[in-house]
Amino acid sequence: MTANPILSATDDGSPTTDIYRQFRGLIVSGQLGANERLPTVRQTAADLGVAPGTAAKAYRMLEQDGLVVTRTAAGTRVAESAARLPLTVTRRIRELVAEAQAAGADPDVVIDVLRVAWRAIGGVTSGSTSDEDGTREPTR
Amino acid sequence: MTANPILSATDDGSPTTDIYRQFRGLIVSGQLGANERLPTVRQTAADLGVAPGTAAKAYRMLEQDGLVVTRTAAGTRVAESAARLPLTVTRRIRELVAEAQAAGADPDVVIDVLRVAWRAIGGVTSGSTSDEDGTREPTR
DNA sequence: CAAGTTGTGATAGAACTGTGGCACAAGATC
DNA sequence: GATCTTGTGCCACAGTTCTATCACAACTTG
Repeated sequence: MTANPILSATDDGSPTTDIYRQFRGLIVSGQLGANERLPTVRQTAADLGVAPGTAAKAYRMLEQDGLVVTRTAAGTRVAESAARLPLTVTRRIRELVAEAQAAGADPDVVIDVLRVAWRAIGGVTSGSTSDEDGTREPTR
Repeated sequence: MTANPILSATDDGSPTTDIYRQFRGLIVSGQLGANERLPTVRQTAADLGVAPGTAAKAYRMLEQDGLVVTRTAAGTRVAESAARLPLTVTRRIRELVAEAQAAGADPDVVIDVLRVAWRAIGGVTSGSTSDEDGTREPTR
């Protein structure tokens, strides 16, 4: 058991946010396909060494974003209508990661620069760990 | 005064980390050039609506990373030897941001995917808000 | 040299969030 | 239909972090 801890322990922000973000990344990038099932709340909690309630909270956030569908005893699965990042963007991300890793950069630093660049271009910055999702809605 | 709040209020993580990261992004990306001076601790604190002590803490973290040099009454300036992200990486970041914004994506989501991609390729993930810096050290 | 500027340090109080463990509800499975 | 699985809700407790304010030390500037 616990052979495939989909998530890895990171210490960005709070446990709840951490779990939420990791799954969001997996889903939005398509690495966790539609209808694919995520570990149970307890499993995830155990994997990351957090309290079950904390993992549960993260799952709720995911559902609120429409990224997953949770039916009570069937577990939580990736929603079919889960928003995904356009492939063009995903590819650019991969390119960036490759280049950054080759340069021996730290992910956090890259992210900081990304944030700065984002604001420099768009204007609107951030602050959306809560409600919005911002990825493209597939004209349902 | 307070005409140019270099930083903008975000709510990622804690205030201290927030300030730290924003400046790190500005410096590492070169948007804040060497020897350029950052706002006073009190100014930054006021801009973001936090306690002075909190801003000071962030400044210390920056200095610990060798990103800034702080002399007691002369203020805090960007260190000449401040590590910078290779231009190739910076450019890729800009391209990514442009594409992502065009797609109407949310920065946080993009970042989540970036993190996932990073782990998928490199293996080592994160957890370095504290000590390491990871950017390229100019063979001091 | 005198005055202003700026980062540091300490302190007490408050607010937030996660922890643990438990029972419960709802649906799946055989 | 009985049992197992799985997400939810609740609670008091603990830990960390931020606030708010003060005085201090050190260096710059006129």
